[in-house]
Amino acid sequence: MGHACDHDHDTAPPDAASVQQRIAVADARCQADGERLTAPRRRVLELLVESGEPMKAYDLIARFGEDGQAAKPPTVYRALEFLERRGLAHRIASISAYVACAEPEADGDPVHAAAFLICDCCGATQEVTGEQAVSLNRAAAAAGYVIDHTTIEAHGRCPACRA
Amino acid sequence: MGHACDHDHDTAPPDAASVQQRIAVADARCQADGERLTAPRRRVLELLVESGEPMKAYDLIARFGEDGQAAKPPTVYRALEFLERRGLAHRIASISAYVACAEPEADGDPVHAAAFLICDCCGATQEVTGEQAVSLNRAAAAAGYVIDHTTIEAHGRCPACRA
DNA sequence: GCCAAAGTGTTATGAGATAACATCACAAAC
DNA sequence: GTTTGTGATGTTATCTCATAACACTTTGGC
Repeated sequence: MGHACDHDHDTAPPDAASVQQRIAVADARCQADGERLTAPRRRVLELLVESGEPMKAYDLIARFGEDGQAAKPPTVYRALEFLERRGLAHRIASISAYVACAEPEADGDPVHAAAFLICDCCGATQEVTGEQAVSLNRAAAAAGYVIDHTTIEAHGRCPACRA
Repeated sequence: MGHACDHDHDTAPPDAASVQQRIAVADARCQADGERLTAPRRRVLELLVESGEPMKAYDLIARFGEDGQAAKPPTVYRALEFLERRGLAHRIASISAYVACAEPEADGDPVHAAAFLICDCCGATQEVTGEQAVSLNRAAAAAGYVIDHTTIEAHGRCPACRA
C-alpha cells in the first residue's frame, strides 16, 4: 500500500514460483475441507500473495483481470469473504484493507485471531501470530462473552520509518 | 446499536444528570490541556454518552440537531476526530462505529490502547481497560516498531445472547 | 439426466468518509 | 483596541467502501 515518506522501502515481493506454491497449498487445504478454490478466489488470493502487503479492495478490483480489465466489486468482495472464512486472508478494518494470511492457521482452533503491526508512515504491515489474543480471551470469559474472532491492530512506525 | 435477536436487552442508558457530569469532567480536562470542548464537540460527546453504546457516524449526524435537524457530515467527523485525539471517544473500525470512552485515560500514557468486547448478536459493547495491549507492545518492540495506538476488537456473543 | 446447492455475473444503490474552500471566533501581540 | 494569526466551523461536492437483489451457471449426488 501507500508510501507517505521519502526514504527507501525495498520490501521484495515474493517470486512467482513461491506465490504459486502458496496457492497450491491453499488449494490443497480447501479441497481437503470440501471447499473449492475457484478461479476468482484463486485470482484474489494470488494478487494478495504477490503484493505481500495489505491491499485495498478496489485495488484488487482494478487488477483482477489479467488483461487489465477490472472486476465488478461483488466478485472481489465475495472472494475476500471466502478467503477470510478459510483463514487465508484477513481484513484489517482500521485501514480498510486486506492481506494474505502469513501462515494459515491450523484447523480446529476455536478462535480466529489476527494481530498486526501497521506502519502508518509507509504502510508496511506485519502479522504477529499467536498469544496476543489469549489474554483478551481471559477477560472475555470473565465478562461472560464467548469470543468468535479477535482483531488486534497496532499502529505506529516500522523500523525504517522510525528514524 | 442494532438488535438481531429476540430476547430482552435492557441496558439502562445513563440518566441526564450523570451525562452532564461526564461532559463537565471532559470539559475541565480539555481546558486544563488548553483545548476547547466547543459546541459541536460537546454535542457529539453528549450523544455518545447518552447512548451508552457504539453509534454510527450517520446516526450522530441525524440526531445532532436538538430540533431534529441533521448535521453536515464533516461537522460530526471533525468532532469525532477531536474526541478520539483527546481520549474521550474511540472508533471501533470493525463495525464502523464510535463509542464514548469508558474511563478517560490518565494523561501522559505513551500508547493509546482500547480493547472491546463486541456482541455480534445484539451489539452490546464493553470496553476492557488496561493490560491487553501490553503483550502486543512487547512483540512490537521486538520487531522494531514504535507503537502509537492499538485497537483490539473481540467479536462474539454477550452473556444475554449466548443462550 | 435431474435436481438442489453453491458459485458467479451484472446492475444498481446504500453507507462511510473526506477534499476543498469560504467564513468565523478567539486569544496573543502590538 | 485594533491587528493578526491560528484554530474551528459551515457548506458543497465528491470520493471510497461495501452490499442488495436477481438472473444465470456450474457442480456433484441421486
